[in-house]
Amino acid sequence: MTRSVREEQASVDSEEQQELHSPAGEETERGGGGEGGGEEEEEEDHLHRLEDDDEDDEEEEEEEEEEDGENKPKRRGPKKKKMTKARMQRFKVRRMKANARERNRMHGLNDALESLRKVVPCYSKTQKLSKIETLRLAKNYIWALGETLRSGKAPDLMSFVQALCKGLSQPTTNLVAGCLQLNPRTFLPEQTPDMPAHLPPAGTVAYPGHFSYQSPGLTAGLPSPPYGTMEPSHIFHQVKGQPYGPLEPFFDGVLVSDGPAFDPPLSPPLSINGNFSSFKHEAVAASDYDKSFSFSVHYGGGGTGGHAAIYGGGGANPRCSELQVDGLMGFDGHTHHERLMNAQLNAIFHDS
DNA sequence: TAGGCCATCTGGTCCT
DNA sequence: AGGACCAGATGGCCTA
Repeated sequence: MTRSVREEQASVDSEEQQELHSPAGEETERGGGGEGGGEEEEEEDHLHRLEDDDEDDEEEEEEEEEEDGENKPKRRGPKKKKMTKARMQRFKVRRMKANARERNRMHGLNDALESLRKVVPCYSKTQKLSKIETLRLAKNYIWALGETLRSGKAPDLMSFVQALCKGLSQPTTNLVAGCLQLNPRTFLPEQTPDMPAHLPPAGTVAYPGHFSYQSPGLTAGLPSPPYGTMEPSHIFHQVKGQPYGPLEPFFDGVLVSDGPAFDPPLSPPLSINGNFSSFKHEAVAASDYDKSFSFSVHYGGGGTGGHAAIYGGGGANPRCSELQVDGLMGFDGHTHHERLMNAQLNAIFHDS
């Protein structure tokens, strides 16, 4: 079950819920469902009608409030006006307007959050990060990028992922790891005897180790849920004509094919260059990638396609529990996109 | 079934 | 007065 589907359902549900809870719910006219301007227009019309009715009833309004009697102490402050029919109508209108504004406000907030999801690592249309996880990941991402800029060195992949995953939930950690084709065992602090702690290679940035997330599932060998995969555009971000970023040297050796055009990226690459990365535009034969790059990223395949299983399988197979940054991997069956992604990752995380 | 996540409603507060 | 913002409450859906 994907979150997007759930959201659609929630949208429908919330419409029904609104009808139930709205003070003027029984009077609210709503279409068959679905969001759109038409529905909002209907609501507007309804509000206007209520306002008109309100004005018609103005004469009935009473300003004086009846005394509660001798039993209750007199209240200070402005007297509470009696809820006449007209006043009730005004109240309903006000509430409906406020509700509509609040809905719009929250929609705007959600839109902004969706935008954030797209510029944060591991964006997936099918496996959306929750709001809180999106914010956490964004914070970590910014922090990691900042650390990289401060140090001016290529980051160690492991440390980078650790930084990204700090404080994230297990599923999100899985997601991030899956996006980078890592086994969380390799970068989570929970070390096993046959799983030595990762040491960043010389010349790379090791983020301060404060990764605190402890996942019981890591040792329990939980099955790999259908966590999302990284969009190709997320890793590879081809921005023609943009000036190179401050870390341009990382891409000095990276050549980009002028093959089929890429779809507009939904999010920037998961790279220390992030939004300011760029590539040179010279073409290179695809076969050259096969010889040159050693980092392999599988994406879009889910749990069964490549060795994308994050939990479970890795423990049984030592090969799967190791980060294969330096291990040569074949590109048989890989798409052009994959090769380019591999190229970028190699450029980022290889010793330069 | 509990817990997580979500959208919405609602009343309070602050600001213009 | 009205709008923006906030936080609590509520109820629905989904998953483990």
